[in-house]
Amino acid sequence: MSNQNEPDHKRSRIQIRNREKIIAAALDVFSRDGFRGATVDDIAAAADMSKPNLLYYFPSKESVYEALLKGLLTDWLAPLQELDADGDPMVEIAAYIERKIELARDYPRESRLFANEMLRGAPILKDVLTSDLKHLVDGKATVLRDWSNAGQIAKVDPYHLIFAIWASTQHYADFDVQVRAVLGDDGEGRFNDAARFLRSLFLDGLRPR
Amino acid sequence: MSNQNEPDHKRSRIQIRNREKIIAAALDVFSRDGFRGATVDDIAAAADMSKPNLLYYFPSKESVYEALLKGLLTDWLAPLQELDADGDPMVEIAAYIERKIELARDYPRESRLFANEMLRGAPILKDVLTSDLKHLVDGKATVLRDWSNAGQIAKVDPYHLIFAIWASTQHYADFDVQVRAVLGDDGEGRFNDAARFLRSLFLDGLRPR
DNA sequence: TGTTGCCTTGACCGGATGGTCAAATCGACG
DNA sequence: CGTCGATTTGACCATCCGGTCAAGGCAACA
Repeated sequence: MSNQNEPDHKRSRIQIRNREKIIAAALDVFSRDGFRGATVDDIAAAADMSKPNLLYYFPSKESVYEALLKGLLTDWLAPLQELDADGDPMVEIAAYIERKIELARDYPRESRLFANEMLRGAPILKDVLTSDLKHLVDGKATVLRDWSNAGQIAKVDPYHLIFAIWASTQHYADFDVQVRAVLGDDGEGRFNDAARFLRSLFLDGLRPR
Repeated sequence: MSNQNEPDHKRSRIQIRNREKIIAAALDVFSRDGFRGATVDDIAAAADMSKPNLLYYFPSKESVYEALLKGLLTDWLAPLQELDADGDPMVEIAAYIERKIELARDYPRESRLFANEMLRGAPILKDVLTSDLKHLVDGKATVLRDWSNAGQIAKVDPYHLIFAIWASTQHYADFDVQVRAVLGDDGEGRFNDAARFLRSLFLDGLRPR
């Protein structure tokens, strides 16, 4: 996943490289241990540098965390962004679910990072949630409602439909231990089974009637 | 929610009362701040006693956390436990979803507590997940599969059906900030809307065809 | 080779935090 | 009341951790 946040004008090659190294290491550590559980020393070690050196590039632990979250946000919301009002409703919804499952499979650390932030009450992202996220969801909810009204999908609450897709896909990243405990370690098989199940659940559940 | 874990034989009235007070306070603090973020002082203050006094009743912070989690486990799994193989499939599934939504509404702290534990990789509950939880889910998955084979519900993977119900209901407790950010503060209205949506999604999605 | 400015780090600081301990207080019972 | 075990706590300790600082390394350029 890409991660360019701040404008990198005015930054030397070394600064760009080291900030990237730090952010990459931070994703590993924060997603594993949570904000409170992660230590600056851990992140520095994972980035293969000393703690004071890390703090030369970022003023604080929280600033690393914030840069990480905000840098990932666009990528994280891209799948919903791509939901196309002009496409075929069932195809669009199926594709959205597919993209979200792939995200849970390929970027579980990002998913857990956001889950952690939400559980904490989103102290860093709260503002973004009520502005950017809300606007995005409002827009796509309108698209879904239009499809409903046009009889192309069942008449359902579009907001809760979006929540259900989020929850049921991210579950495979956020609750990975639990899923593995129940299913046993199965390579990546569970993602295919989940995709098949969710596709049939949502497509049949949303079939206009 | 009830919470009796250890046998309370051999415990004085005061011991029972104070252990309960501590566990109740711990639920508040751990569910809000996570295991790492919670401090013994916070829990003691919430239980209205001194830190050494708390540590007179429990040997460590982790032991409080463990007693709390294990004490809630039975209650937490009760809704699935109640899924009745002899009932009408659609009615049973609808009732299960209803119970889970009520749990998310009425016991969000418990939901977030478990979510936190899962995100951490379930260091305390791992064993319980692979034994008790797995056996419970295996049993109920068999019930669901039988219903599938009897043509009473659609042919779907019963494990992923259970995961989807878990995820889509618990979402309203665990991601409460996000839900509120998108929907606005709406009293408890979102729970009714969610229940209605999920009922129609799952019942239509599982209708045998 | 000397100078300059960016980069790196060992050593350290202060506050937070989990846990201990000895002493004080309480309360049930003789 | 007096005794004794249960309960409670102020003071304390060791460690962890975020963050600072002064000094040292290093690369580019004159």
